[in-house]
Amino acid sequence: MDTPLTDQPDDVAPDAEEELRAGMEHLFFAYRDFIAQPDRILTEYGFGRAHHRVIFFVGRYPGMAVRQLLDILQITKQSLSRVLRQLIREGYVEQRQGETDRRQRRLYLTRQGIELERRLSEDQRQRFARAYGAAGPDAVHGFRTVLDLMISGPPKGGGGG
Amino acid sequence: MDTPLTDQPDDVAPDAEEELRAGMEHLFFAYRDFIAQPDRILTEYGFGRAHHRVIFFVGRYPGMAVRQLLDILQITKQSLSRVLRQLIREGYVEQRQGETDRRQRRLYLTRQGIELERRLSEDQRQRFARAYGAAGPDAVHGFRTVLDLMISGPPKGGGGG
DNA sequence: CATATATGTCAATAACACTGACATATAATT
DNA sequence: AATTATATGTCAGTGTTATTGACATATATG
Repeated sequence: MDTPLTDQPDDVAPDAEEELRAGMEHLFFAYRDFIAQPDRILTEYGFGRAHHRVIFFVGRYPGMAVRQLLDILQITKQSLSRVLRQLIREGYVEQRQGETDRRQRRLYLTRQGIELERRLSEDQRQRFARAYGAAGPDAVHGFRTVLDLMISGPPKGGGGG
Repeated sequence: MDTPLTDQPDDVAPDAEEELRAGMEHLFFAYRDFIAQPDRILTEYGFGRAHHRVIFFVGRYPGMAVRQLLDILQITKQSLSRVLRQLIREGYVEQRQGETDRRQRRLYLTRQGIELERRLSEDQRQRFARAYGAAGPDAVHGFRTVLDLMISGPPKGGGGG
């Protein structure tokens, strides 16, 4: 803990520690602010954050199977089930039987679901667009590089390094 | 999917949209993986994510008042209260009356709290350190630039504009 | 035919958030 | 000194999202 009173490389460590902590803190803030506005919209519909996640990923990967969604969200099927049932019942998501594997229920957004997805992600897209635009391409590239390096590999590969 | 065979600025839009969506998706993944390991540790203590947030911020800003913590976490005092009470009762956090303003209860980690903080953030620090190291200083700078631009200004300043 | 996978459902439980109401101590203002 | 505002705490009730465990059905694969 005592920093030597020299110019040796050792005295870099505390700053590095501070830089890591600052990064962790700001990731928290960014995520907190990233989900604040969608959260507000969701309450209008009686939906929660989990509904948004489903809407987002089904919108991004139409025809996704339930199994894939479970792997991405990393929640139990019981948790997903209630959310998905609600979204289907209220007409935001629809299921079609898989063609090659008929056990699968492939998921798609309805027109209503697409509208909701747009509404929910509007602030988030703007937030990203604003930040990307202000930061410039090099910063964006760095952002994506670091972000991708922080994501754990697939569980098969070792579950998070 | 089809990129027009022109050099007009129009053909930037779909890619930009995809870039935004990919960024949103990867922010989700990064955050999901960022909190996975601490979440596991917390269950050993009967604690949840909220306890971790308190431990993190009190550790980073010793002597923080409850009010500041509420502003940072953006939860109600009733929610914070239960978590804080638990952490104090079990000896991870202690309160001292503010010197200038004696209404305040300033918060500090106990030795036990510091240990827990280290344990909880170990994987997160490593994750950041690994990503930062692999990405290099320029990428890190870009990461921090974009991240900071995505954080909403303080509520007094307009609450997210 | 046995086994595995994909999905769904029922029941009970917990963490974490919420709103509303009320109380106390202290500070700041008039 | 009295009023008002701030900082904090607490009680009660509620809701969303998650959990585990158990069980059921349809389909695929060996």
